[in-house]
Amino acid sequence: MTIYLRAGRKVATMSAPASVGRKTTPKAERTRASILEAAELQFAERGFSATRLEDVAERVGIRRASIVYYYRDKQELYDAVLESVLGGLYGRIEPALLAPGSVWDRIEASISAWVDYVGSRPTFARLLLREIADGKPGKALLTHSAPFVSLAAKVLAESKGDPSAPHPNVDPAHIASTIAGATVFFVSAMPMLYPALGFDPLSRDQLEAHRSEVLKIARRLLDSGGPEESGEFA
Amino acid sequence: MTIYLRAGRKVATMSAPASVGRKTTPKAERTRASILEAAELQFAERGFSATRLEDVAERVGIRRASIVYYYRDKQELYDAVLESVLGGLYGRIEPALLAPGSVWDRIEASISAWVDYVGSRPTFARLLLREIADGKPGKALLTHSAPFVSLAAKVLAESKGDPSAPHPNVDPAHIASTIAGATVFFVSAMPMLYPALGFDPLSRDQLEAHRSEVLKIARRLLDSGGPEESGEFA
DNA sequence: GTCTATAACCCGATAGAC
DNA sequence: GTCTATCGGGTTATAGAC
Repeated sequence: MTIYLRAGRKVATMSAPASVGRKTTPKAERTRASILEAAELQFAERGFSATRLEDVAERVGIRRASIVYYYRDKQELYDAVLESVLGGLYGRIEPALLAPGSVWDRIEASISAWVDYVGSRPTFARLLLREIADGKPGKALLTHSAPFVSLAAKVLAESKGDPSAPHPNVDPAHIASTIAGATVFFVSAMPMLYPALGFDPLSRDQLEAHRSEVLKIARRLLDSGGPEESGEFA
Repeated sequence: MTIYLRAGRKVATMSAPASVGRKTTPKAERTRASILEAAELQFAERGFSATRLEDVAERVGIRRASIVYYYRDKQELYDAVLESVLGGLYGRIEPALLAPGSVWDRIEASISAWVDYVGSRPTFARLLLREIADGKPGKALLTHSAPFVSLAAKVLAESKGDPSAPHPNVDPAHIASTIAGATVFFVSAMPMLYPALGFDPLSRDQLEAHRSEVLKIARRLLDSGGPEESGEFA
């Protein structure tokens, strides 16, 4: 009777939550938020298929079955987590990149915002790592990254006629990928390289050091033929 | 579904049981290698808990139960994959870094070897991404990375008294992490950013471009206080 | 809203035939 | 060496009481 369809899921990015149409009480909203938060931790730590809804429920302090009152199934919960995390990032990048000021300054500000965000939301790095790792043609990350690329396209087009704007001879996507990989690895891989627990990339000092490194790299990549360069590497 | 009726084939085999000595037949070694290869693909693509031994077996052309003849369980198979992949990397990095020549040249050669390796073994990037993502105190990646860190320590100690050697004011591990993240993201994330399938980071041109970028970055990071710098970012 | 109970069912592991 | 068959743990999703 029940048909078990494993591949037939539709893209759930904008799909209505399980509780749609219900009157939402403050308490319900709180529970929903708790579930989302617990799921974020769990998915980041173990990945999609290794996290058990049981653990998420336990963290919240409810029973597994209660989760489906808020989220239809595991996949929808995961999608909600992804949207929350990526949406949070966009909410920081967009204003930095669209603020008044020179293109150059805005790019630096958005890179700085990126570092801050990764540093302030420890789950993010791992979630992104996993999403990249199982990136496939039809995957959700692609949808979620669309706003970022169109944002980048916008700034790129705008700086076309601006002589003072960066004019990289490298693909901007390549630059973004490099920076993203560098800070995500910094945050996630470094603690592992130091078996002694003395290293915390999320500490203020370490994060500042990384921010400055990344900004240096970005400057070079963005303007590899610019006046500050000796040109010997070009 | 598959019917087992190939009994006539085994008349000529003089196969010795696995329990007798360490002597292994060529055929067994081939099967073992096939399993390892199939597992590498599958683990890279889906991660540990999402890959089914069934799929590995199917790719090899055998039945699930036959896998355990070679690998006790799923975890042992995964460990073998990790060792193979990380061992392969070490086999390329070590000679490059220990070759005759200046420290500087050897570092560049090993970075170049790194890029080549990631480019030539498409499973590697994803496997590493996943390992970093679920890095935990007791995880295997730590063990496997030990040779790399002691190798780095060796070169580092050696260059201590060499004035012509790099003298970064950044943690070398930070540099390594940055480079690793950058190329792994380049290989894995870029194809996703380009929904049109036109982008292949593993193509010769793209890989060369990336190598040159990474080398530039490494030069800056390795010698950020050096004579070539204006010092304004220090 | 949250719970208990249970159905449905993958999947890894084992036993043993050939 | 590779197979068939089966067992059993573990997890998702559902039904329905409170």
